[in-house]
Amino acid sequence: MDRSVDNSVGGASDADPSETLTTHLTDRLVEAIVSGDLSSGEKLSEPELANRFGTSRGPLREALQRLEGMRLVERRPRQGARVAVVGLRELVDLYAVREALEGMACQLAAESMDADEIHSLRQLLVDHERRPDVQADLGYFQAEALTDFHFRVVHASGNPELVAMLAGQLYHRVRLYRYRSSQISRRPQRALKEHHQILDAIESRDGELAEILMRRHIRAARLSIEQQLAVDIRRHDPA
Amino acid sequence: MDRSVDNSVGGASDADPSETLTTHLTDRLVEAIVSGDLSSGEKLSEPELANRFGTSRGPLREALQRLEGMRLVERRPRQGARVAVVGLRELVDLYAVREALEGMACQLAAESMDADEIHSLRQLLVDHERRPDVQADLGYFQAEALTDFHFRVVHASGNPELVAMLAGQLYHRVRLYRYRSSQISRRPQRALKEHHQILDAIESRDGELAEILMRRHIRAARLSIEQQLAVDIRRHDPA
DNA sequence: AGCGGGCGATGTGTCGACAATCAGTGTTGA
DNA sequence: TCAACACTGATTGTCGACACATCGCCCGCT
Repeated sequence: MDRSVDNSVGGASDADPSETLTTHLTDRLVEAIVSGDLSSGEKLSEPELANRFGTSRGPLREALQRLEGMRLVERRPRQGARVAVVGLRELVDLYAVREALEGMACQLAAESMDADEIHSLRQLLVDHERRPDVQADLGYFQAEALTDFHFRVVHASGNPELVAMLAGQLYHRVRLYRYRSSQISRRPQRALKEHHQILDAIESRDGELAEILMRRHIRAARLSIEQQLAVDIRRHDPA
Repeated sequence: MDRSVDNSVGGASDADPSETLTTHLTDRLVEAIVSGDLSSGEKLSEPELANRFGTSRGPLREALQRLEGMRLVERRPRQGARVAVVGLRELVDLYAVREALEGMACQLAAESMDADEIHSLRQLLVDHERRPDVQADLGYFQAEALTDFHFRVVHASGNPELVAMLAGQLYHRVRLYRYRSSQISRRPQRALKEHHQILDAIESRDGELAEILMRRHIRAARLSIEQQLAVDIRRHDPA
């Protein structure tokens, strides 16, 4: 359990001028958290983590502050830091915000996305179609692939503030959800088809339609989550 | 210039268990930044600030990390931290996001705001009407009063993720805008009237109308900003 | 046997110090 | 006179150490 792997951050070539220990630690911790290596609600011991990553507590605490800003960890004054818990309830709220924000992003993208980027995105979707898990309609390949599409649309909105909100906060928090019991938003073929439709709308510069389609796309996922939430409540909260 | 006022954070009674130096420093810095005491783009020297607030650099650096998370300061690896610059261009983007988010908040608030809160909010608006600057239709009393209304509506949405996004990030950044030249969104009487209309819609549980009114309210401000931006560009960028 | 109080150990909050880097300045050469 | 260079001073990034609070455990009391 005490596998203090020597991760002296250096790796290959030391002294990367564009990176500091704090940023490195932040990335590492984010990965460890969303990958489940540090499970939800787990207490984070500063000495242990510092040892694990081969640094002192200084940079680690700074990274923790940043993680708290991303709302991936919660800190209580003299009680330490814990990995944030994102359950179905939080996920519903998150998706509601996503719907509003990505709907807007989609409209903007329809106005300002250039042809090359549209083509590139289309290619991305075609690649996704070929993936075996999609072919089998198996569900959750989302984390990487689905987010990719959304991320690039958001980027194409040309609104840096919007990008910062989504990519700097919301997406991280969404990824924190540990899919327990039955999975959310399965049927990737359906989702992929919707992605194509959204891109079609963007390609024909129909911002209004693009927004409507994106909102419907996300709302479908949210409703699926809400349904799952209702089931869970009925199970754990037998009135 | 080197007025190192002794601000040993304590003030009156020391040792507040719910607060740590870092949180205290964060609040102080936020206030100093939005009040213009630390002007936009200014370089922030860690030793100087630490001295000014009577702490060491440790907590200060943690506070800076948090400020960076709020996007109130920008840090470059070995170059130090600077107060972020929010100009008209950024403000336009910010208001676009605001429109989407607060529109959504308004719709939710119409569904879930309880009668007491509605009454309390109405009273707030009545109080605002009596203020001398509003009576004279002078403009910018926004920072405190206008934000108050919006903040409470957002809170009433009952979506903590949404509240965190707006109150934890966007509002701070909006407040960072230093109103230069002519002011934005003047005519507080007009704004106040719109606030009343929005609250009316919420009171009659008409979420759809409430959202439309809120969006229009914010969009009006954004268009005013865009107009100002066009003027500025024409002035500084004589094609 | 159950519960409250005291005690030890771990952990958090904070500080001062050191090395590496960067900005600014003065100097030297063409 | 201008440009490139080296030097110096200050600043940033990082580390180890100390005081105090908190958590867990053991003991005594009811």
